[in-house]
Amino acid sequence: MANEPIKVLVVDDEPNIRDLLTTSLRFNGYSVYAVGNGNDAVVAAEKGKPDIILLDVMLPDQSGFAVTKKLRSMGIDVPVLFLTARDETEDKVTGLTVGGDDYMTKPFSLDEIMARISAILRRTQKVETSDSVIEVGEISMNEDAHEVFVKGELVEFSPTEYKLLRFLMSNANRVLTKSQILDHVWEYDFGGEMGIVESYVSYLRKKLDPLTSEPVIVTKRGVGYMYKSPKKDK
Amino acid sequence: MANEPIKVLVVDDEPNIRDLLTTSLRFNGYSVYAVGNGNDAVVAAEKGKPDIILLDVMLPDQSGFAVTKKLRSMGIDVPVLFLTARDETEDKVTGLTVGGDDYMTKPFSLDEIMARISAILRRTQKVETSDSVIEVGEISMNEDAHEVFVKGELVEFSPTEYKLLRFLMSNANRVLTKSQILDHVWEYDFGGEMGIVESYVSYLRKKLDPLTSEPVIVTKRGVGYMYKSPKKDK
DNA sequence: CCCGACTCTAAGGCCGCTCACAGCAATCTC
DNA sequence: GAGATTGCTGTGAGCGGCCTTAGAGTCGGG
Repeated sequence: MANEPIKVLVVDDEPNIRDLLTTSLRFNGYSVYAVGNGNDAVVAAEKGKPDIILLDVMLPDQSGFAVTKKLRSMGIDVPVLFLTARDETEDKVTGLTVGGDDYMTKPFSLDEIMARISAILRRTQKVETSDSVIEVGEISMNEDAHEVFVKGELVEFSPTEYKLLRFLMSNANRVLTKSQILDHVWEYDFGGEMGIVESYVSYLRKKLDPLTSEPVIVTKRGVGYMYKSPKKDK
Repeated sequence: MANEPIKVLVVDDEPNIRDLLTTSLRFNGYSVYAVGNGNDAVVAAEKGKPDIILLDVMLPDQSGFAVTKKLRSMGIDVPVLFLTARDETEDKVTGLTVGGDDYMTKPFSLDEIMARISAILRRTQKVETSDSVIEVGEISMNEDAHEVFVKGELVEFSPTEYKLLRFLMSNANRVLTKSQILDHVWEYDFGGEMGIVESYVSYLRKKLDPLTSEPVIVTKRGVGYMYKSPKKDK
């Protein structure tokens, strides 16, 4: 697949977030290195030549914006995905989505952040083909338009439903536990119970099953859920 | 697409503006280099042979006009898009647009400046065909005449409405967040809230929906807005 | 100097979304 | 087969995103 692993630089002063991101990114096949402040970020970006930077806006020594500015003035124009607290006024965010850059508010969901990273890399053509369309079995999902087609028919989903379906589809034919789903689809500080996953699986099935020739989401009792496609494995 | 990328020279002494333009232009596929004063501009224009120059009128060492004059006397007649502060009397600028040149007042909106650049390149035939008419679905937009036709019928729009519609149309079938819209359609120093996007979408819909067979601007709740054309995907 | 066009804000109201809960269904254990 | 466990789904409350509209403020033209 990737003969040269894609390099990600994570910049956040909260160790928890840093670990969360680092672990998750590594698991997704990225080469990751993380630092905790702006100065280290500049040095690391210069030496490491990352393909993308996840950059917290609030850093102990300087703002993420300042870091970006410094990098750009050094001729390093790697795309940046900014991380901002939700309550930091949204108008501060103005101007961030100008280039290939994007931003996410904390707390985020892991699946969402992975999707954004893919989107940015796709747009900046760092990664070759990977289309913005996920297609598994009878269902296809257009990431640009946020639209889902079942056998060519458009189906509407709420944001959470959409994220859940995306996560299931991108892990097709692999059982996912409710905990995994909760960790990836919901925000990382979500306090609720796993019953919510059952509810949303139910919502999905109600919309999908009438249209597919056979149920696409199967329950592995005592284990979790799996998106099943008739596609031959191996 | 472009085997020879179009080269843009950016001349502005404010680093913020320079970064903003550089980033945005690069993202739009231009090859960009930027300098901060008039002397460097002359040198860079001579050596780099840009296809267009974005030139601030107020520079630390000399005026943008002087730079242009110098270039023209050297036989370099690359088109120039001047950038002037709004309060600098407009009559100073009069007469600038005689050639292929044009000017914009600061603060500008990114979408607007990209449109102007396209227009200039189109006129000076640096770029082959790219028509001045955007046509998506039942709506067509003539950039030269600033006219919008819905099913052949002319519809009037205010400047902001027009820019918003243009941005939506040129990103048809792709969801745009309110932040993206704000960053591209409104002036870069706009301090207001994103509610204004909602208002203007409402204005557009009020004018468009009675004329189209189905709503053209769809809301993706929790995500953003999308201009939808019935064009077949795939 | 008044009028109209335009931009932007703010407020009210609607409605979809999220989530918890509770009762029912399916499945497992013994 | 009975009880226990796990999963499914309908109901509904609360919230927050979104839409619309009225109105203040600005600018330019007649």
